[in-house]
Parts: sequence; structure tokens; C-alpha cells
Amino acid sequence: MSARSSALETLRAAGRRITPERDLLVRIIDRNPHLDATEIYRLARKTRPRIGLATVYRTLNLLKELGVVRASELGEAHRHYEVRGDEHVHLVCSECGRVVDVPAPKRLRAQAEARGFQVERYRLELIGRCADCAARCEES
Amino acid sequence: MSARSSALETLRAAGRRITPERDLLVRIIDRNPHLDATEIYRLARKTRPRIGLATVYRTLNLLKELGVVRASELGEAHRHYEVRGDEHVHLVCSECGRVVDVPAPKRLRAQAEARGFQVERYRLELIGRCADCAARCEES
DNA sequence: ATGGCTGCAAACACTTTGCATCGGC
DNA sequence: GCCGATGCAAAGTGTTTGCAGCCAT
Repeated sequence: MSARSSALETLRAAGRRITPERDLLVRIIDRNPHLDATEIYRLARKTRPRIGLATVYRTLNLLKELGVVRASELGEAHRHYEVRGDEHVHLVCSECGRVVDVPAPKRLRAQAEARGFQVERYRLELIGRCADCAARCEES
Repeated sequence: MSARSSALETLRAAGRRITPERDLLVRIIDRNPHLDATEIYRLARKTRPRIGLATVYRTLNLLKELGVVRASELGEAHRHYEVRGDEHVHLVCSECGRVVDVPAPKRLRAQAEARGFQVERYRLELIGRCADCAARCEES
């Protein structure tokens, strides 16, 4: 099942309406991970010029509540959204801003829970230089 | 050497002035980890009522540039500041908001660097219930 | 047809900036 | 005394909210 149809299904199950705006936004987030609200808005307007920024924010918050997307603040910047799948770690390049995902280590959760802390979710971002940018910095 | 005097030393070394405002703000951040700008401002006004919020922000940014403090967005919220010491993980309680620090595992860095990613710094927050809140939820 | 959803604009919260004054060096 | 730092207020961002009309159900 695609992330898109699963998201729409979740909406339906929660008794919320499926509107063209919501469908469009889900598709955009699904296809482009790590966009912020303004970027999502910009993309959405290409398809649906009359969509409002408020709708983007309202939809993002709704999807977040329903657990369809997750928000994270990549390297000091604004809030970025992505469909929730497996837990993973963000590698954020401080040079080009590119974001690479790597699967998350299981040990973290275990360590925290050994201290009596019940982990619900986590946010992990490593900020630094991606391989490309590191190489470019070497040569110059 | 205390975090405070070390911070002031860093200011001096960078050729920046040591003002009563800066000294006060460093002391506040040092004594109370995980405060946001407004909370720091509120505390600062108790001692120095005429201090401006802009000074708080300017000082926080300066200290961040100098590497004296680090900023992180705890559990969706605003930006929080703390003096930079050892790398560590934040355990953020979703119930009471309490933040517990635990030392950071070294493996993370190694894993990322195995992929050619040069880690400069990272942000890691586990959100969930602290031991106390978990216990309280059990009994009720 | 009814209530949720949208677009628009105004309100909000947080952060930065312009400028005259002040004070660390 | 010089120049950086401050306080105040105004401007900038990013996000939320009030409201009249619209449309999915």
C-alpha cells in the first residue's frame, strides 16, 4: 500500500474528509521528504494555485496528529516534514543542506529504557559535511 | 575552571567586551540548563530589570558563535540553550517536560563517518515519559 | 443539506535589526 | 575617547486563528 493511499485511509478512519488539497499535500510530502511548510506550499501552488498557506499548516498539523507525518527541525532551521516510516537518523550537511537518512540504531532506546525512561519517539540529527562537500573542501 | 569564567575568558580571547549583561546571562545559562530565551530574559530581569530581550538574543547568538552554548529545540518547542560540555542525549519527558541528560554513545559518530559523512555536531532527543511520570501513569 | 474545510487576512509568537545612547577598554 | 554593546521600538519570519463561503459526505 502506498504511503499516499495509507494516509488517505487514515484520514477516512479518523472521520476526516478527503479533500483535493489534502490529497495533493500528502502526495507532495510523500515524494519529497524534508520539505518545510513554505516549500510544500510553493510546490502545491503549481498544481493548485488557489491553495492557501493556512491550509498547508492546518493539513500538516492534522497529519502530524494522525501520525502520518513527523516534523523535525533540521540543523537549526525551520520545521521539516516527512511521512513517518521506520525510525531513522538524519545526516544533515552543513554545506549543501542535503539530508541523508540512515536506519536508526536500536541501542539508544534500550539505553534510555534501562533508566526507566519510556521512549515514545526520538529526534536525531547529525550535522556535518556530506561526502561530496567534504571532498570539495579537501581539493580547494 | 567554572563554566562562567571559561566563557568570559572566551569572550576576552575573541576580543569581545565583558559586560555585566553578558556575565549575568552566562551565569543564568550555566546554572539553569535548557531554558529558552524568554525564560532567560525573565530570570535576567530579576537581577537587572532594565535588560532588553534583544540583548538576550544577541548574547545567545554570540555565545553560540563562540561555541560557549549550544541551542536545541526540545520536543517540538522553542529553542533552548545550555553551556556546551560533553556531548549528550536529551531525554525529554512528554508529560512534565523535564529534561534529563545522559552521556552520548560514541558509535553514532562512527557509523555516520563510515559513510563518508564528517560529523560536526549532533542533536539527539528522545521524547517519552520519565520514570516518575511513567509511575504516575501506572497507578492512575 | 449540514458540518467540516478552505482561502483570505489579521493576529501571534519568536527573533532580528536600526538607531541613539551608554560604558568597557 | 573610541567603538562596541545596550535598550527600545519597529520590522521580519514562521505559524495560528477568525470568519464567510464552499464542497465532501
